[in-house]
Amino acid sequence: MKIGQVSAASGCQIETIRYYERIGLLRAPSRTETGYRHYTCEDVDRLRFVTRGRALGFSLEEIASLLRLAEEDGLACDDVDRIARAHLADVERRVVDLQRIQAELERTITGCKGGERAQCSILGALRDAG
Amino acid sequence: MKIGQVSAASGCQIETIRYYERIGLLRAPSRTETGYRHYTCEDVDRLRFVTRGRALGFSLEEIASLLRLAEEDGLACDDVDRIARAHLADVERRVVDLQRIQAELERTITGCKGGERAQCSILGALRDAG
DNA sequence: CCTAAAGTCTGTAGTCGCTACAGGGTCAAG
DNA sequence: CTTGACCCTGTAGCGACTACAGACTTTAGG
Repeated sequence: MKIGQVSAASGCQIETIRYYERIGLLRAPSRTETGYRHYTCEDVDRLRFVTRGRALGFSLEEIASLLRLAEEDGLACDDVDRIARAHLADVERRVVDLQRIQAELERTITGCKGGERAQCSILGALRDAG
Repeated sequence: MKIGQVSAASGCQIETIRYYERIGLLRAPSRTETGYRHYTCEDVDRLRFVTRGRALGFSLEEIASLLRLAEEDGLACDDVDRIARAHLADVERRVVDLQRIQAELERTITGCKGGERAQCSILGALRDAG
């Protein structure tokens, strides 16, 4: 499989695949005589593992850990669990933060009745510490 | 006021203040004879406007627009409202995305009973497209 | 008055996760 | 045999900082 086909099969852009290889997240595939990358099904699986992890918001570093754990034999999944829980806690924090921002924006926008700048509550909210 | 005091007063790091100046978000302050930056209260207000905007998740570009609008005279605040609403829509999208991720992580973690890797539902969820 | 520490300066490079080139080589179809 | 699609490497850019190095200035204490 050439990189373009892998890209189509995974939904991951060609440059991104090469980037993952460059940073050592994906191992370098074999090459054709003329230097084209040649991928196996396992390579594609690994890439899909990565893209799926990204969709769940894991960092590439976390994914690298998970990949290593996934490819070791017969080890306890406590480490996997720990990574996932830490990540979940992080996601929860971000949700709360964003919701706070959301509420504050809604409140501020509602206060804005249009018209002159002097009455604009959005600019007011930004000017006054809150 | 020197930059360190501005930093303390605003909670914004010194390097960040200089960065904002470098990218043209904050105008360059006057200098002492020996080249130290010298800030006025208005400069500090502007910086607080920026940090407050950042806390609400506005991009620096959005904040630059808001700053311009805030400092023009007697203009309608429709533009301000438009920027804030667009930003709110963006925040809402991100909340939904993160909540989806959160739910999926919770589901996946709950499925993990510890023990051997072969039964680990987290790795399974990452391996299988979902 | 001298010294040491703390503060400030510029400029550059690093972070993360890509993305977008430039400038070349290779392959498949007509 | 040419055209166009594909692939290669290497580098630079994004946003929003952060972290130095290496030099200078100010301030406080002895």
